[in-house]
Amino acid sequence: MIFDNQYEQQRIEKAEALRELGKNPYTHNIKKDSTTEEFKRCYEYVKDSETKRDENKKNTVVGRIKFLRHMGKAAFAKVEDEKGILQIYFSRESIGEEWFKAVKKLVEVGDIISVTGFPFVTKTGELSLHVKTLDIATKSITPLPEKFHGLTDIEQRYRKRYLDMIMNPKVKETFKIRSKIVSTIRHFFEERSFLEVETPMMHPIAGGANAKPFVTHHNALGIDRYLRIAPELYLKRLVVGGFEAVFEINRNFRNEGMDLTHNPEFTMIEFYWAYHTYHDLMELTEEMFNVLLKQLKLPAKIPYGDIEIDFSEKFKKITYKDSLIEIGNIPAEVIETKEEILAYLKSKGEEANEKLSLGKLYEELFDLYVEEKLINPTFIIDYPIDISPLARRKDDNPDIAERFELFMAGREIANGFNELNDPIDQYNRFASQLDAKNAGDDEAHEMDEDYVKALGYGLPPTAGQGLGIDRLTMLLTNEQSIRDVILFPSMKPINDNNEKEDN
RNA sequence: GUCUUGUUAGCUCAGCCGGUAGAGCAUUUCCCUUUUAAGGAAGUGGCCGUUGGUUCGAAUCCAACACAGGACACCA
Repeated sequence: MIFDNQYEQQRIEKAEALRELGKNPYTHNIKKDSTTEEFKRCYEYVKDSETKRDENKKNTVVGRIKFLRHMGKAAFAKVEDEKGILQIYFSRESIGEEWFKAVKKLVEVGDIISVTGFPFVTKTGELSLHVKTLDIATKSITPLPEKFHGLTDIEQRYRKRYLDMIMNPKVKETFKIRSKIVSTIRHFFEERSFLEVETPMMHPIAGGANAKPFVTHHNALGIDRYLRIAPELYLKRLVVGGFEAVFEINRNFRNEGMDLTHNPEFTMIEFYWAYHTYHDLMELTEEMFNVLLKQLKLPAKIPYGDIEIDFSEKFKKITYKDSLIEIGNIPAEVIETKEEILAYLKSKGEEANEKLSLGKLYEELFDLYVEEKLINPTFIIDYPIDISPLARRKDDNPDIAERFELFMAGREIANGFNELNDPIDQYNRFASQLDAKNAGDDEAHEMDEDYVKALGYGLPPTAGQGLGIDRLTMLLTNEQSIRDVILFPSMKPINDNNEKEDN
């Protein structure tokens, strides 16, 4: 039996006793005409009235009992619904002696009840509902965690998010904000004539990013498919087809480690804008942040952990190379040659792989000395081409990609660039990735001939960008763990009986 | 994947110089008609994560495993 705990058994018996009294513990005939919030707002005036009550009013509020205090022939309870929590008062007189006795035995914390009555203010000044009728809406079989400490076990909070929501109302706020962020972004792009599209989740070739994919299997076709690691190559096919501004907000899947900022499935928005440049993307991104802060009613300086992110000024822009010097404090002469960089890294006690290209060494330096210092919104622009396989080269410098990343709170939050639309160049870059793969680099990008063929028909000059919704939500809700902004984060399954390995 | 810390009642935790398990809340019974973690009285409730080892004896010491938190690695 799944509910074999003694407390659950007691509660099942109480549900049965309610049935015997003609009260269905799982009824559906429940209607409410007021939320706890509306009730408190509408009857605020009762506090200032002579009698501290208004018996002419009548409302029905439905919610879960979070606190219950019986005092002989009367009781107080707190009933919580989606909007808040309201104190109710009922007594032997108000709901009848027989039913009061039954309620005392059979209704408890965790149950969902419907109460109808009038507003009044208690001796201690709390606006409450004076119950005239009380009905059980749903009998809760499993007891709630303790009322004072609540549920603090992080593992339980993630595994039983519903319980986390019941016990920690702030959690619901975080996910409401997340929802608001998504809808704000969606409207932001729709208003600017971007078309929202949905592209495949199951890819024959996992492309658009360097990451290990999940593999799944199509039985009818007898072939493996990859859960997508990025929608990029499909969205650009659509631009070839004639959609000049498209976006997709959806899940990506990467078969990699999990930590504070990585969940195997995560949400990104990617958008592609024909006849625009990466400078236009940066403008658009900054505008989007302004709209987000406004919609979420956030101040220009938002706290994040023990730091503060300042949105009050125009986002800073600095080239990748300059950031190494100015922010990373690396001597300008060091970054000119591989040898100097390797020597510099060694002098700092860092391990450095001598086979790395200059661009990859820049990346090492950037990750070590620059990234964590980028607290306020900063665009890093003009990336080394060899760490930007899908981005267009600068006309006046083929070693530099027309690309930017946006950083804040020491983290990368968005990545955008002018799209490579020369099909021959793209083919060759895939080919060299393929060589790298054959040489043992399992992160190298796959050859996607169909995508190259699409480019063959002509991708208009296009700029495209990706932005992680989960990490954005972390920043805007001041959460340190990605698991606190994902309703059901990935968890390992529990095997209770700890089966022996077959050896 | 590596290192590290944790796992004891429904929940939050104590016990860890090895001697056979404790508190608060919840729950059960009783008292209490304006309480705010309500109060008073008396009870019930434990495969001490799992499996093995050391020992006369293990929640406690050791090992492996499972799950979780943190750090690192991988990774945008």
